[in-house]
Amino acid sequence: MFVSGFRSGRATILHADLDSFYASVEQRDDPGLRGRPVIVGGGVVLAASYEAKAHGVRTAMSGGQARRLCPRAIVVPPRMSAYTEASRAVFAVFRATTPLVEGLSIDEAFLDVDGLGRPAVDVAVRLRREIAEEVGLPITVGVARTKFLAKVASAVAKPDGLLVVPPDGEREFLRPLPVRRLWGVGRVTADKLARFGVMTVGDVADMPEAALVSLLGPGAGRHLHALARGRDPRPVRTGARRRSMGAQRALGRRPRTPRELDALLVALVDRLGGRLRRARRVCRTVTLRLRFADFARATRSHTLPEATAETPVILDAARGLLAAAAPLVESRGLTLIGVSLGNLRDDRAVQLALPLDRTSAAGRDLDGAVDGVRDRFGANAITRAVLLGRDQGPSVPLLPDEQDGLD
DNA sequence: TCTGGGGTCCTAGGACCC
DNA sequence: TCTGGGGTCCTAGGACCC
Repeated sequence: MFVSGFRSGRATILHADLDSFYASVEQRDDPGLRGRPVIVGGGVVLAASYEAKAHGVRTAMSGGQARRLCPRAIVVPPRMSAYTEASRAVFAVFRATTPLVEGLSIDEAFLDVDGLGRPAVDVAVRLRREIAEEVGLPITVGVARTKFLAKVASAVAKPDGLLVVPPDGEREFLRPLPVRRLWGVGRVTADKLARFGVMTVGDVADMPEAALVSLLGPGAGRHLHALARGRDPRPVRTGARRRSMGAQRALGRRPRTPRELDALLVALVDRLGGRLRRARRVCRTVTLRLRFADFARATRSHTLPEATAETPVILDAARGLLAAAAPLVESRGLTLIGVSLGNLRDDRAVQLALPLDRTSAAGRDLDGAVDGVRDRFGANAITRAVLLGRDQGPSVPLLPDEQDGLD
């Protein structure tokens, strides 16, 4: 984990955010879609081009509603591999700009450009031009002193824009914004605040911290109080690792037999096991996610004694959780089933070869070695012990660090 | 508004340990 | 003996984000 150490007090953080990412990739790859309303996705809208957004189409909207709002829209199925590839190309441009890149999702990142010896605005202008020329996609960049301000700036500047918030203009920029712009304020929190007449970021900034804490809890209260006053000390950090990995399937209203559910579970776990192994990671916690006809959700989780990436072990755990939740499933009408793997760690196979003296108490030597490994790598470090005979040379493979910061 | 798929972080209670 | 304080881990739920 590397973080930018020096906070200059100048506007040197960039938030770069690709515009309507999936839809832009489709328009880039099919000239016939350019200038026309494009919707990516079928059942729900995964992305909408700005031509479609002009008609009120929004991400996560149901497909039917989107078509009513914009009957002329061209609906295309998602091509995830094309988006992944475009994302890689964009992140390559980010990393060529500065080593301090923190990816937030497939289509946005923070860049700390302090210490590059050039004004941040110049860096941002060039970054937008390079991504347009080299990848062929529009991107919006916000530039500010903190991550939060940079992110808000890019949101305000969309689409295909660039906005700098100078340190002495932060207050003026921030105060009139609706509370929903604050990072961490969604519908629930916004409603709660609205009941107290708190509508804008300025309103939040004027509240005593204690009042926010009593309303929202210590975590959210202190966080929002700081953001509303322009305080956000979080540095841009690279090398962050994924902490969980999941897969899910919406089921619709039709009831499913236990056999069908088991087959779905097998498919989900199989997919996840493959992803886990490709990322060279192991998991310890298996979580079953359920959603019911009334849209209520439930989770059931189980933590394994040892981390694993083996599909059968994960499947066993998932099946056990589903069996335990059977009464819930039968009575409430299941509409979604998902599996999420947590407690992820690197699958670094470290083999220690311990020469045993035939005349010594081999058992005691082994115990000592085992304790040594546990001390160094943690109580659950040992997942396999292999006894080798004479003349079988030891190998010490150490898996290299992954390149992809998001996986 | 009748709703997909992928994530993150926080809270809170209970078990368990020193 | 009925009793303090602190820490970690596990489970479940919830809010939020793209």
